[in-house]
Amino acid sequence: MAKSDPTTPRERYRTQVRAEVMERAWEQIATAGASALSLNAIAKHMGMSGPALYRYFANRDELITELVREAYRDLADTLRAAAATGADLAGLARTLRTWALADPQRYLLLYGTPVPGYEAPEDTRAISQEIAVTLIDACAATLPQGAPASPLATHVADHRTWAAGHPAPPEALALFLSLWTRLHGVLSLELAGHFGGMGFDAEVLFESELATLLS
Amino acid sequence: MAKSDPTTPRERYRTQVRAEVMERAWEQIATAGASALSLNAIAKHMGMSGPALYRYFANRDELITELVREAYRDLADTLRAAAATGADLAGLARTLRTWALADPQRYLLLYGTPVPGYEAPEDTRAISQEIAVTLIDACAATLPQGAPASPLATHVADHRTWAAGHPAPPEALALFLSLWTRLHGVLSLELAGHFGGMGFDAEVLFESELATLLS
DNA sequence: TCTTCTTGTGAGAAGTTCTAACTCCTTCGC
DNA sequence: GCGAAGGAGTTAGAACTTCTCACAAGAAGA
Repeated sequence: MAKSDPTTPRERYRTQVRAEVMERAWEQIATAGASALSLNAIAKHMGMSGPALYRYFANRDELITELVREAYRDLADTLRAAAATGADLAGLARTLRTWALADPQRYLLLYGTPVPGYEAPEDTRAISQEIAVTLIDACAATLPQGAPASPLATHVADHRTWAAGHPAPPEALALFLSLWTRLHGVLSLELAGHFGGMGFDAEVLFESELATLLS
Repeated sequence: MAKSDPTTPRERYRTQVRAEVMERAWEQIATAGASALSLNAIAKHMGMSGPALYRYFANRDELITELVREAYRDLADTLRAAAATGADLAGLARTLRTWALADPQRYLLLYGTPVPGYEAPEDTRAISQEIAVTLIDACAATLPQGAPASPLATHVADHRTWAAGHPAPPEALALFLSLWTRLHGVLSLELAGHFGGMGFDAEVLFESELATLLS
């Protein structure tokens, strides 16, 4: 399996350095949050001096964008792998929770406080859409038969530009929206530490929200 | 109503400068996020030079803590005022949404991504608890009669150290936890812009979540 | 072999937080 | 009223940050 890739040694070196920079960046983010991420500190930690990193990332924002892309990619792959091995909607939800708890700051980098003016690049939005599709598929499969024609479903039926290419019925889309927001509600508060000191188990709340959603 | 307060002119001046600093800080936060808040820029904007602000706030963190306290205080007062004028649980929920939409970054400063090591000071946690009590009261009042003994309620019945002093039944506490996480789920994703471009109305989702919670 | 392209370097500008020393003015006690 | 004390503002400066630029050194291709 060697020598089959057409990359030059230089290109391999370049991608390897980029990977190491991103690894160090994840460590910094995990311990001090994304706002404390410092290109300079990463460079010194890697044994090279300051501006050298700008050969690999145009600026701090590009590094962060790359980290966001990597996180989205990883989450999308994790969910898809779970779905491929037969996980139902509840299984996907628990997979999401496990993924989030594994690195809270990584989850919050994707779904936490954004910078006001920030516009996500097109490809990361595509991956985000990929995640949505995986969940919508599971929603369509788990849909309870007695659909009570909720107001949300009728509204979504008329406003489904975001799922224009997906064959799922509006009830599945409505279920997806409820699922997404409820799971994110639990995870966001849990990861931010707002349940700390309250004494109850966030997992019970998570399972409760999940159960009421599937009944 | 003048001259009745025992404050010296100096104290009045001091509190007035602090208030103006915090006002400028809110402007910065609203337009560029909390991470872009700069004491230096605020000072220059106020016509005084850099380190002068350190007479009023020990450091950047203390200013942010003060902003957090003010935001919590404002939210608690807003909710209590709504409750006092007869708002039920749905009314309080909509009050919360209005408050959040009025200044997204303010809401996200309280409930968004935290700095990993940050510990909220005791008094802000007390105000946060005050908000919870207002909502729990409304939950207890709106409780549907047919309590189906949810697993969450039974768990909370055994783990209610956070509401030890409150007479609400565990079903009300369970309802509060569901309410809190669901409303936060919608608001957080909406304010972070994750619904942008999807084409549906977040308010419909908000009302849907609220309706399923009260049925 | 020679040229070109890439990588890393140090210098340095502009920004940040925050400390220290020094004025200046208000306030308080006598 | 007068002098001491304390608060508020100043500039200087250290230690950071991001990021640009000009230059040196190496690897890759002609």
